[in-house]
Amino acid sequence: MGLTKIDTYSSLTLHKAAIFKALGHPARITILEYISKQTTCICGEIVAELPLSQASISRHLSELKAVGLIKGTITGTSVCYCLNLETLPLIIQFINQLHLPTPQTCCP
Amino acid sequence: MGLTKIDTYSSLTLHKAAIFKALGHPARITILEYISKQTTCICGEIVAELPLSQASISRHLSELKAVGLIKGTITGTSVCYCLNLETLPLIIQFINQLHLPTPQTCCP
DNA sequence: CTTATTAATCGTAATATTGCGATATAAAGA
DNA sequence: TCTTTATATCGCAATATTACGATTAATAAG
Repeated sequence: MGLTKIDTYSSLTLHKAAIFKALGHPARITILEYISKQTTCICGEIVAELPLSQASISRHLSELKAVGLIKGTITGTSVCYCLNLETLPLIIQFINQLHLPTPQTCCP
Repeated sequence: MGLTKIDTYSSLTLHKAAIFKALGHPARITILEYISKQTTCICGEIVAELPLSQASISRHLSELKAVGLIKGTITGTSVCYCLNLETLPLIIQFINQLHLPTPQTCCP
């Protein structure tokens, strides 16, 4: 995150920012959409789907998992990932909470 | 964005990622919520509100403007910012488009 | 015209992210 | 047990982000 004055923000603000930051990379957007497209859960097929190394995919998956956007379940030697339903509503809530301007209240 | 293989993603995916990335910083979350809280539009009062320098605030504002999350209007020597209604729906759309798993379709 | 005022931009140092090869870990199968 | 398979983690190099002081640009006020 570069030189961020992290201690000056509320933990809620930091949490929201962390979720959005996790979504702020094309590989992670692609991974998330790929996971959601499958009716059954996914494991390392993502490595075959994206032009990234296994190490990089694993890193992206753990970032998505760290902020609670996906869940992973170990099944034998492979890991099954699926969307985590608990975190997505926070994003909707953030958007809905914003007080949208009308042409009258907005800038001249 | 580090070493990103930017040319391997669709422009739509890159666009979504850019919007989320702009939201992926606590200062920009704070700025966005502050702007939305005012009934009238805001200028450099944000500098007084956040513990960041004028240069840093200006940079954050231009990032939010670059992805279309806010609009700025020059009024004399100051600049009035307000939310841009056109970009927020893209975020809602991204979330809604995700096919959410049920306990049956998800991991064991 | 000169001086404030406001915001954007430049240059730079500190830090974070990204991606990969190599390696480690852990379960499954021979 | 030894090997295969699948995933995570480490270490590194390349690049991006963040923040700030200093400077610039542009309008307003005197």
